[in-house]
Amino acid sequence: MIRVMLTDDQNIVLQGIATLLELSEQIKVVGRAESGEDCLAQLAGGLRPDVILLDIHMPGMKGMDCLRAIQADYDIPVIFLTTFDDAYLRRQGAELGAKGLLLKNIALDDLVDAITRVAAGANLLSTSDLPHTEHMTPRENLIARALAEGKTNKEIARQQDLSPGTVKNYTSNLFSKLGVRNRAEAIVRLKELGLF
Amino acid sequence: MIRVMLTDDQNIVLQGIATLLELSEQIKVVGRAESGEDCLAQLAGGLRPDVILLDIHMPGMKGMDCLRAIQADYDIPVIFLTTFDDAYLRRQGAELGAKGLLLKNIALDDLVDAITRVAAGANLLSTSDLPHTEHMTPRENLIARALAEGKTNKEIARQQDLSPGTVKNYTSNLFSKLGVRNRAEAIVRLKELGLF
DNA sequence: AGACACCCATGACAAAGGTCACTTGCCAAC
DNA sequence: GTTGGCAAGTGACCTTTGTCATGGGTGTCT
Repeated sequence: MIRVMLTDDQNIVLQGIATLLELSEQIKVVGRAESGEDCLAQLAGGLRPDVILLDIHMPGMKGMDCLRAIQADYDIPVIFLTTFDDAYLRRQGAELGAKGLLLKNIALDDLVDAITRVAAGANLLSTSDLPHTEHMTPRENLIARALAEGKTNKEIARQQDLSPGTVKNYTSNLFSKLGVRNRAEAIVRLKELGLF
Repeated sequence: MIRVMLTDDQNIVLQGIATLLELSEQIKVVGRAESGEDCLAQLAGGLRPDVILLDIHMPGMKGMDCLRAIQADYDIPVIFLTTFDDAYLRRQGAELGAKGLLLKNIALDDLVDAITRVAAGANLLSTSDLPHTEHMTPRENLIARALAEGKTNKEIARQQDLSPGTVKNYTSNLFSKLGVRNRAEAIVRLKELGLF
């Protein structure tokens, strides 16, 4: 019996997936969190699932942030759940140590299968066969977050105590890393990825 | 027994909610669609549920578009499912004739309750008590859609055979209706609303 | 020490975005 | 049949955005 923890901000989705998973004989849902923060709190409270299923796109703490925090303190394999597949997410997830990335429109059987394999120690998200996508530096990450909130360069500069020109350089770099032409496309892309 | 049709692009969510709903004694899920187009196709094929649950935010045809199409050809009450509550969505939905707007983190009991009441003829989304939010003209709608895809004014102008100056006027109007200052914020807002 | 990656900054320039005032044409309501 | 609203357009004007070249500073790894 594999003990699974679920994290998803949408209650109905959370309960739905939990109900589905419990229909299978091999899985027991031992934890249900409604946010990244909630997930960490339950782990801090002593909960020790065999596998954690983590939604990438949540208000507040994002899946990637939560994964980082989990990796820092525990040795529990994490599988991401997301709406859109994407090379960028796969690489980002793989580099942070996620063991799998599954689409929300996966069939139940495949989901159970993936959980079983990861619980047994498999890594479904190896970096080796992934196409190269440049990843963001910490600073770029901050800039990207502000960008994804619709902030102007001037505002970002004030907020992060940089000169406006410097911010322009960062956003410009971001655009090429994301493969987009301008701020508008960057926002669309970042939202699409569910990163912010 | 209330016959419900579900439409959601995420299979696992679709199956999850369906499983949950069927746990209640009063509801039977008679249709499951993975897109707005699929939903319309099943209706065209003769399916006649008592109530339709419709996700707002889907790739391809959006919930609002699908509602319009349903309203045009059938007399079946529609309830929206969405991630974020929002005055703008409520009004838009109400004006198009939706009978309810529910959050995806609603508790199961409340969901069943809402479905039951709407099936009995109730309208949970009356325009009367809503705050006024300006709604978009058809043309603004087209512009907003292109905007939300990250297109530049010039591209929109070409695409819709307008002059670039005119597009600027439309986007500018849109910004004030949406209560935002610029294109970046507009995109964030539109994504937030799940409109595009 | 040298190479490298990251971080920060500047200035110049071109392109895109945004606001405003004003005009035209259409249609519908009074 | 005039009034008024709305879609569409124009041009002027200013701000913001994006690119590029270029410069320094730090820390790390070999």
